[in-house]
Amino acid sequence: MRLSRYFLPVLKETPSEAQIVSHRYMLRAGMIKQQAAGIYSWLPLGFRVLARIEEIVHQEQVRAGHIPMLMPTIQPADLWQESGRYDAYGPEMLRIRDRHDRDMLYGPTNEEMITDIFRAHVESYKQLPMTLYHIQWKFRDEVRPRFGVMRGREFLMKDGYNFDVDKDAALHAYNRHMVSYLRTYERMGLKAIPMRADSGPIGGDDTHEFLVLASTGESEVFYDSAVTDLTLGNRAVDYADRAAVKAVCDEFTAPYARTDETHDEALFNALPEARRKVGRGIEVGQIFYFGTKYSEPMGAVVVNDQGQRVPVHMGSHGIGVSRLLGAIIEASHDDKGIIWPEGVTPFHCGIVNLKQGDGAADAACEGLYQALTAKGLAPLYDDRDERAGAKFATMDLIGLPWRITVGPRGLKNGVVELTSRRTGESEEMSPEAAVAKVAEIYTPHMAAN
RNA sequence: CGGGGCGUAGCGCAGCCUGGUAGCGCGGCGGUUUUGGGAACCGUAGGUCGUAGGUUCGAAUCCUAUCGCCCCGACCA
Repeated sequence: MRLSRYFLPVLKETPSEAQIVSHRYMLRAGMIKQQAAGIYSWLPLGFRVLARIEEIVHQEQVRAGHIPMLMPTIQPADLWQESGRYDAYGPEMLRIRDRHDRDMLYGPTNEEMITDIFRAHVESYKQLPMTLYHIQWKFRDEVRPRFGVMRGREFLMKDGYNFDVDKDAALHAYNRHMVSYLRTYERMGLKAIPMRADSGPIGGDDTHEFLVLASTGESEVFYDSAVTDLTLGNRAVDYADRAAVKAVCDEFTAPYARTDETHDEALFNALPEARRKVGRGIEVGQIFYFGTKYSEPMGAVVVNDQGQRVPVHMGSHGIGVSRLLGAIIEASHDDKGIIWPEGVTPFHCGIVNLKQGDGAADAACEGLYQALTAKGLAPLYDDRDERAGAKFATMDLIGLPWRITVGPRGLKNGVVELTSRRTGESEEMSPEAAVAKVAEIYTPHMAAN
């Protein structure tokens, strides 16, 4: 993309409504525009990151054997009357009446609808296990939306639902989700810790939420410092292997890690003092096993291998896709702007032309642009007729992890400069070497697809 | 939903107390000189002062109502 042809309305000054860093940078980097309290338009740059995050979520869900689909945002009220949640949900649910006076609602979640779909088409245990998911906009009419996309009323969420013949199978689905979530967050450059949680209005017995440590987080968290050393890395996990999947879950849930809701002072104090950590976290996902809570009242039953009709065991699992943008920025920024992890960056590499209109510099930038594109990478070429300082400031603000700087001075020696946004370190090399280096950096991220 | 604050140009703000020609900075547009970390100068466009009533000869300013937004708390992906 050539910046002169793009729509990137960056702001020098911070809009007054933004308090926390991710909100400020998202506004300043021209990623979002607020339309009402807790409701945002996604401008091109923000949209690219959102799409990238969505893509990673899809890839990891499909890898775990889960099946993508799409349910509507607007739902009929009768499904919710059937489960009993129409009255239970309260004013957080946006209720709508259509022209025929039918009661509708803007879905805050989809347990009822997915159960309705399941019961209409699945009758035998032979069709199980099955996990269906979608990534769709939700609306929860929060009393007090805040922190930009971190607590919006409208938000994009991945929600998945597993259907299994018995509890053991459903718990395997639970574990499978835990592992797939760990991998998802790692690919986004995040350290997300699974913590035992409260089930809230969704109900159920087993539930973990995933928290990203950040001082601006909304939840107070208590954890064993050992948990932050754990990484999934590149290890291959066979999602069909119950024992292998459970082993990973056991590893990640063994160290003490809880939110204030479930915190157990006695257990926590049993840890060596040096390992006791108290901090704040941003919740970026939650998984639940809730058994037959919905399948029983809604009649989602299958015939098991004994010929008996049994309600299916279910769980649900959510990732706050739009919230993740905020969480990633909270976890990865400095005083100049955002620092995108390679996995989610909107553009792989920035190209800064220090002297637009200089024949050699223009040609070198064009060459880099073509070469990077040919490698399957998406460069952002700042070809505006701006001074160097303005271009650097823009690049730093929008946070592309790598920048190639091209100027007449370096070109005389046949070199350009490759700079890491994270460390600020620069290295001079030939344009060809810079392209090769950037391509190499992104190889693992492209391969992960 | 309780408490607090704010709505004036695209963005950040002053003006309001003490009513009398609506301002400043950034940004935009045109130009000149510049050009390796948000350049300088000149010129120029842009606002029914959130909305509706009221008081007044006259309201951004005073009064009333209303809408919107932000912050703290209680609640939530």
